[in-house]
Amino acid sequence: MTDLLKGLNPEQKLAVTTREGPVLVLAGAGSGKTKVITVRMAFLMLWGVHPENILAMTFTNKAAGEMRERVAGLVGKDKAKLLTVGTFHSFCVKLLRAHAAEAGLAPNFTICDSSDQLAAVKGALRELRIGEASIQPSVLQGRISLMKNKLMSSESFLSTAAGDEDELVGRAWKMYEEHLRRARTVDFDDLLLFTLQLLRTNEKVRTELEHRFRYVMVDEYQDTNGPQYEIVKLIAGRHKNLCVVGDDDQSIYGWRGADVTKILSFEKDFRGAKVIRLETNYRSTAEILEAANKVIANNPNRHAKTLRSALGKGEAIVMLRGDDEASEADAAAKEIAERVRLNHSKFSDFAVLFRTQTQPRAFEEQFRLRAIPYVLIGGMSFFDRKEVRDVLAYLRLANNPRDEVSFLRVVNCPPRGIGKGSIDKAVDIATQHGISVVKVFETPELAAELPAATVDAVRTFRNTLSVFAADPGEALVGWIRQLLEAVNYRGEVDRAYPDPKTREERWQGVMEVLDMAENHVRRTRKASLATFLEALTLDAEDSRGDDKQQKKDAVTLMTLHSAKGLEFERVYLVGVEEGILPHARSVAEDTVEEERRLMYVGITRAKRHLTITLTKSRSKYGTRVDSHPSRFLYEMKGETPPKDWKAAGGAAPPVRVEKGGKRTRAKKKSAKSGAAHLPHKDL
DNA sequence: CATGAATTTTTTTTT
DNA sequence: AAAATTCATG
Repeated sequence: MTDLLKGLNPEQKLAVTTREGPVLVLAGAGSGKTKVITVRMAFLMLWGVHPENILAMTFTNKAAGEMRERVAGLVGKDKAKLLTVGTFHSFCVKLLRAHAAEAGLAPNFTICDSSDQLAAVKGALRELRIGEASIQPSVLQGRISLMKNKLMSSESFLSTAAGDEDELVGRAWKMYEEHLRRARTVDFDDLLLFTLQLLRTNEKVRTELEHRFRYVMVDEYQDTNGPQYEIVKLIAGRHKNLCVVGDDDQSIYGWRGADVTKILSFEKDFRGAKVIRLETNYRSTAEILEAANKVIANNPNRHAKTLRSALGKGEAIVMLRGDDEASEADAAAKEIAERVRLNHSKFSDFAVLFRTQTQPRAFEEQFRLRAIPYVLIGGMSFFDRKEVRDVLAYLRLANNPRDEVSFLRVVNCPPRGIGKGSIDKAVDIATQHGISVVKVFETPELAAELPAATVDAVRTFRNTLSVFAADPGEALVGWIRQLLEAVNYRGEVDRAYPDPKTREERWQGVMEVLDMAENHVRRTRKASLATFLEALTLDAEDSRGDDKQQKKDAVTLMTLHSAKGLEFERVYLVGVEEGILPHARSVAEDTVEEERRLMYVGITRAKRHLTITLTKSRSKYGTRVDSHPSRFLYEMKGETPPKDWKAAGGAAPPVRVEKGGKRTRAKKKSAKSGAAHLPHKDL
């Protein structure tokens, strides 16, 4: 038992051994937060707590997996298997599946991802005859989601709506809910809200959870939003054996309703809470931490903390300034290739971290030119590919014939002679009667109003699909093959992409879905179509990126948001310019503090070495725009940006520009002039 | 109805 | 620059 505590510092030990009552662990970046949680779980078990009585909530599936694995390393696989470790969302899905009726949901409810959500929002607007000119669907989607995450209901919003725009939003919101209900689907936010509602109204379920989960832990507590907080309170509020771990300096999900004040007011919400601070950083060198500390010190509202490095001073931070994004990427690629060639590092030691999803493109190109292996994490690009979305829509439709969004998506793909006109008409009729489009085709009187040819084509289509009404269970892969065969999806790919090369690429996407299905069946006990679809929507990210990343030695490319919680030997923090980091929109919306935390997260991912890069100009919407060094670069050096630093020809950047050397150029395009190079302090 | 051309819009971050 | 959407033609 004492072995477990070996290698923990006094604060960590305290966090691990405080068994009863509320505990808040304020854990700075790299201070051994995950270690504390995992050892704590192991310690509880050695104390005689049954693993089934322990619940740990994480923010991502990846974090959940890692946590379980690490606990398994301490107490053995068999015990670790009995723990409940997962994201709020996956926890909620399980609970809602088990109590669908009590929660007011259909037994086969599906979860819609954000593009389905967007489609539903558009449907709602169309139904209300609100032109997309008056409000942008994606904006509306964001507003609805944000309000839900702030625990507002459409009713209460409408009743307090002030102004035409709010009223419009409120009405659209209600219609959106109606759409989801008709399609028997819920969005991500609903998973939390329905769970909350269930726990509030159903005492039996609530007491069951209270009794089962005697010890509750929440990771990344600073990212907890309203509904999540309430759920935790309902489960752990009685026994109060709640340990939350987080860092207010790493709160980067405010735009999603995360509420930093929750971590600041924990002591008030849970009386007598023990507060433990972890400020020794075991991850990064002093050079890196000094930069991080300096930047974050500019945030006024925070629990003051200063990270102390347990490691030495280390290498100086390096800055590179390229002429444009190609040169920026090329400079990084060149360095990486060189280090690996000299055997100083391997590719997987490196990560390139960026703010927005447009940035990785240039890096992908340059990495390809130099044959540097890389994995692009997130980006959702795979699931955004048309053919993948089509296949998924087919699967969803088979799983839930009322899934309107999926129905509309594939009803004429491949073309079946069902035109847009007829579909619009059908949607109209559905609207008038307050029923789903699918239902219109099921009701002969209503279908009679549509062109006979269309009705016929839809009937044929549905007959084809009806063969696949039953969930195939573990025979999933063959079943999907047959389904694709039956609707002649291969034919659609051939038709839509005459160029054999792109055709092959597209088909590859379809095959990848099959691969994923196979993996799913292999890894999941009682796999089925339903579990597969759920896994796809809930852990879209890690179900693929993950094993790829492990499989090969490759550079990691990802957003700052997805980098949280991870660490790399050598980090390239890229595009550190005004307008990108901080993002222009954050500047406009006055949320620069959160951007600063993002910068802080980025810096503190690096263990031994950090390179910050930027450009002199980059193309935006297709035209070139001058770029300016981020204010955070000045802050990092303890300076404030000069007034005119963004004016053309304004102040010199806070980095000394050395005339950089030779450039390799594969072909096309300018040999770029030297990327600026600057050691921060001397080595 | 389907196809391809012309146009418009797009860029925050994610479970 | 690329993608999405609308328009015009067969």
